[in-house]
Amino acid sequence: MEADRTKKRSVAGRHPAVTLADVARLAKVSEITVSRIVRDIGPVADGTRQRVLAAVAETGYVPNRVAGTLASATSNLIGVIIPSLSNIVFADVLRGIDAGLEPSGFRPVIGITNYDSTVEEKLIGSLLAWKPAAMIIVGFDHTAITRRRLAQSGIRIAELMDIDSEPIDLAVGLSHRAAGYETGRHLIARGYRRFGYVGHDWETDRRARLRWEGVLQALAEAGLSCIAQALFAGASSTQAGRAMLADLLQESQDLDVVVFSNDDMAVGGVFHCMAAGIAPKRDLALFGFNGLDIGQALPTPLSTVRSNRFLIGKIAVDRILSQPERAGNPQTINTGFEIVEGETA
Amino acid sequence: MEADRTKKRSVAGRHPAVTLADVARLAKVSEITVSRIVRDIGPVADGTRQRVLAAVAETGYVPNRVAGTLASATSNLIGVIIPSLSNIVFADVLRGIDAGLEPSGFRPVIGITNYDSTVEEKLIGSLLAWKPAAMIIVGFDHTAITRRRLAQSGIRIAELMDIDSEPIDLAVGLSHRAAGYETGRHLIARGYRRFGYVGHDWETDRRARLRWEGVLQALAEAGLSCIAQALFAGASSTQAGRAMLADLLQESQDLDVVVFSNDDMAVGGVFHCMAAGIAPKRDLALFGFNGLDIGQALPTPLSTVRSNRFLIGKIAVDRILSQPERAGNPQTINTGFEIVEGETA
DNA sequence: CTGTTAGCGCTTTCAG
DNA sequence: CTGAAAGCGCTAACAG
Repeated sequence: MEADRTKKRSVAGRHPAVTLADVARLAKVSEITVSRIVRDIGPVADGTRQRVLAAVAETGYVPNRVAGTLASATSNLIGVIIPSLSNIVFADVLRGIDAGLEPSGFRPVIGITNYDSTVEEKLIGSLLAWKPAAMIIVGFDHTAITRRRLAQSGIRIAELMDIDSEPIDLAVGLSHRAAGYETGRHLIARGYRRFGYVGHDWETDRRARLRWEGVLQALAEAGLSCIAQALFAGASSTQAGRAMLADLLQESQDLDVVVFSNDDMAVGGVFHCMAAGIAPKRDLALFGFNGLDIGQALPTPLSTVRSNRFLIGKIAVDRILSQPERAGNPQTINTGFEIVEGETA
Repeated sequence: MEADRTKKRSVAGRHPAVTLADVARLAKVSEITVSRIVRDIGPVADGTRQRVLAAVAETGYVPNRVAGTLASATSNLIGVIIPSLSNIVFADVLRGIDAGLEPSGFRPVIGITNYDSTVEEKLIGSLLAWKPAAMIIVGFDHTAITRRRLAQSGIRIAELMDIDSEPIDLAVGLSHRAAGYETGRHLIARGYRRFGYVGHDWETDRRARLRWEGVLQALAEAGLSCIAQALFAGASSTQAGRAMLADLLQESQDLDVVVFSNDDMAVGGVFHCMAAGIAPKRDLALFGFNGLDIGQALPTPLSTVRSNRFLIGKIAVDRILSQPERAGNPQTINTGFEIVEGETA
């Protein structure tokens, strides 16, 4: 079965990959007919189809999407740029993206910025070079160049997680400011008055800051303010949350509730309480953000706000696939949030 | 500056993308010269370079990797197939892959199987169609078709996580059987005799089963056996671990140690103990697998085995990039594991 | 229902 | 150091 045709090296210097022409020759039809059958378009006589399909099977033909994309100027790649995979939140978004893409045959090409917009800028170039059908990116914190390139690309651009700014084309997410505000209102309604805050790096996590601003606004409207805060100079983590709460409580013992920048930090806070013999809620209320599984599995389920990360990714993809052309003006889809009562506040 | 050349629609029906020809025309050189300068190869006069670079900047030229790949038969895409993103373990591997790829300009195109080898088979086809330079995939549980396609593709194939089987080309990971065996030996050495096991779905997680087999082997060698086990019929999770440990303890109260299929499950076990007033280690020892951050952040850090997931992804990529051709015979790289003492066993 | 023709945008020879 | 010619494998746009 080893063909001894003299063709040139393939990518890996192996069997010179089977092409449409090979299949066409074997099935005694033209290339375009094979192409149509493989792509399942246009009218084709049943007999022809059988013959071609048999030839495809016999040769083990694998369509070359690179050639196809070049010829048709329509790719089935989607560029995806996320800040990090260490944070499960972005993994959830990516899951949603993949789930939305799965039935369509589109594939995500991904890039991770590590919260560095310079890296993001480079990634944009390297992903755009693959002529993706659309680009999905997290947040609004882009360099001017990034923004311009995305806008000029002409393809659909979805900016995820956040809807507190004007998107280039499409924003899908929730208002973090509103989520923070509702958190504040909720806690005030439950009688808490002496607020503390445990946060992480605001430079890289603009959304955490927006949430906290929302909380502060609610506090201000109620004539309250934040008594003490501890900010960790790095990414959020359980360890950081645990350490920061310990620090915070060392400074001020008279808090009745601590708001955390997210669930990772808050779970750390719960761990500190457990280790220090502080009863969550009775001695000190704790409140997170995201609604992660781990928080809900705690002996005392975490009080928090559920952000719908999977949905954000899924909806973005659904919209992009159903509306492959940009609309006249930027659109925003609000995926909302829900307060999760829990048992820590 | 809006050119009114009459070219055809681009992917998204926008400005007919700038091509090499456009840049060449502007710089008054041939296309190939621009190509060389953009790719930074071959000898080029400095003056020419300046002129071309200026033209590139002026036009905002973005190289088209699709055309480049077709012409050169060498892509800078790497196909990556993982079972899930819900499990942080695979997110870690993906991080390692991305970290290894980052400086090279290669980009990962990903697919998620949800532990379904039929899905995996489809993904193989759809990724191979992009003529990736290599393919990275998790484990050895592939359909015959998948295996054959990968083998025949001629490109480098890395099978990650596991080294307990013969790879198609390259395996990078650890021996889960050995990890389990060492776990068993370690626990026996610490004086534990009455073993219980809390696990999750073995069908989808062959590695968990291998680990447990390793533990059982160590037990058998010491004349011991497992007294009771509880298996969750689904993916591992903190919730599942918590519930299963509760079940297990209902059945048999006389265990002195429980081995969990992984850290997610074990953390759930710790949570159950906290809620039920069982002191980890003093009343009941708990042991996990993976060495996740969450386990180490617990009030009682989890005793477990550290698998080096990030490293597995990183090393696979490093090897693939440094050795783009398959070696004569399959190779295996052992990334090892370390027992983490912790405070729960 | 099937085929012919003409590229897609780039890179590989091979010549100058 | 630079360029001309040819073609990667496929598909759009017409025919027939």
